[in-house]
Amino acid sequence: MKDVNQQIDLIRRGAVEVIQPAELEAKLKRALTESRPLRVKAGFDPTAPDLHLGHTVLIHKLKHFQDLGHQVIFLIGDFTGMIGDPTGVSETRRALTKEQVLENAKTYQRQIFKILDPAKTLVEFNSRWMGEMTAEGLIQLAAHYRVARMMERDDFHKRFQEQKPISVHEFLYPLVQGYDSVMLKADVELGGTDQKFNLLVGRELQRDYGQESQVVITMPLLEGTDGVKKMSKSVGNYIALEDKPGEMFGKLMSISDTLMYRYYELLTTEDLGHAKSLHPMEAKQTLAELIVARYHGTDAGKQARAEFQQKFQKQEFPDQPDVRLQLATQDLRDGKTIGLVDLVAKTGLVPSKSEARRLIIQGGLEIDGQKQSDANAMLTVIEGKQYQLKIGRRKFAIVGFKPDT
RNA sequence: GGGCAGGUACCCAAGUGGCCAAAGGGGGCAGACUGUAAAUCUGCUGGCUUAUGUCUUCCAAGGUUCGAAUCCUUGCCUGCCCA
Repeated sequence: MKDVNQQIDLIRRGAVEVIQPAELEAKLKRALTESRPLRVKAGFDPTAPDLHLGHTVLIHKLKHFQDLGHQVIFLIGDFTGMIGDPTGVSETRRALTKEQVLENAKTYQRQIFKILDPAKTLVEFNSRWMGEMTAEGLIQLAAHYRVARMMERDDFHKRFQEQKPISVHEFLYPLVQGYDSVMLKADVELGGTDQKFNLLVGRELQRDYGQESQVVITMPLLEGTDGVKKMSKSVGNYIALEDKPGEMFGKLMSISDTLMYRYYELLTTEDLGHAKSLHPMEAKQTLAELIVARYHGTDAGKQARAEFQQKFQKQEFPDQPDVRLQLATQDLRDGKTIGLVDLVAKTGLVPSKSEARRLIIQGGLEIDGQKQSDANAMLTVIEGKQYQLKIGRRKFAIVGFKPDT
């Protein structure tokens, strides 16, 4: 194990806040002298097994602790996830079955172990202790915290002020999360800055239960592809770890330059100064390739980049279209023509015929490189010929025709 | 338990009997511009058909009316105040 100051340097890298630094130092010192690794916890919701880059900020921090020789605990909040997410404004979440939770847990592991070392990671479920807790136990737990303190939490406070609903069970969330720390005897808990309140509840509960309080480390929230809101699935501004290479690359290329440097900072170990010295276009492609390569392999990264250049920089038709469509006689009028609107709609790349019509009128359709903006036009389809359709900015389809026999 | 204010399209939010498929903003999509971006500008943004047509929408179910998102009744949901 490295000496304490070196450890602290790595731990603090990228972190927003450490509460309390002195406690962290003391814990690290003790860990060293007693050769007892710290227990480092981070919790995740089991209902969103689609990990995205936003989550990896935290997972990378776990990785740092792991590399320093500490015990990393990946906690799956299957019990808390069952009750519902407090930040979800109106959605009631349906309870997951045990099978679903286990299934999601597997998906989690497949994804996080691209970063963490499976052999050194302890995966826990909070239903292990919460599932057995009686109503009486829950009452006792609830007795450890006051409503006024609860209302200090930013989003509760805000919603209260704005006369928006707050359900009672939402109060249980921070409590259970804090209790997890008690049960796990956590020395450190990691979370996003939005988790700060919940993390602090853990400190207080541990103290109440006669334990030493955990150190809380908050990490910045990664902005999503829109560059403003935090990355999340519900907003739709996310890049999932299991996005296809091409898709992942494309999403990364469409972020703003400002955001690009942010991603460099939080998602890579690259030297920031160097990244900034590159042409932004070059820097962005490098970033995209780097990230695709991490989750899909080096080759996939290279290929995604090459394909991107072909598709967008050189404006060539990609080797792999999004859709291949084979028309049959019944799709055609008189067995030889088809309206452009119908044609576009049939690719399924557009949600409705009206949408297809709009798109065409607005100049969003190209057939074999020719812009087609007459929505009422018909295409005479020749058997055996492959038509290349460019639909909108980034959708491609190849259409062929084979008459019925 | 009583009183009050609300529930509108993906989100926020106007509209309080016909001119409402429903203002405005956000988001999304398309075009121009570019570095495929971002920012900016323009257009579009319920479905079907492509016509100046039709169908389904304004929490739900009934009702009044020639006609309702708009009025009435009941129910469900949310917030506030009082108990």
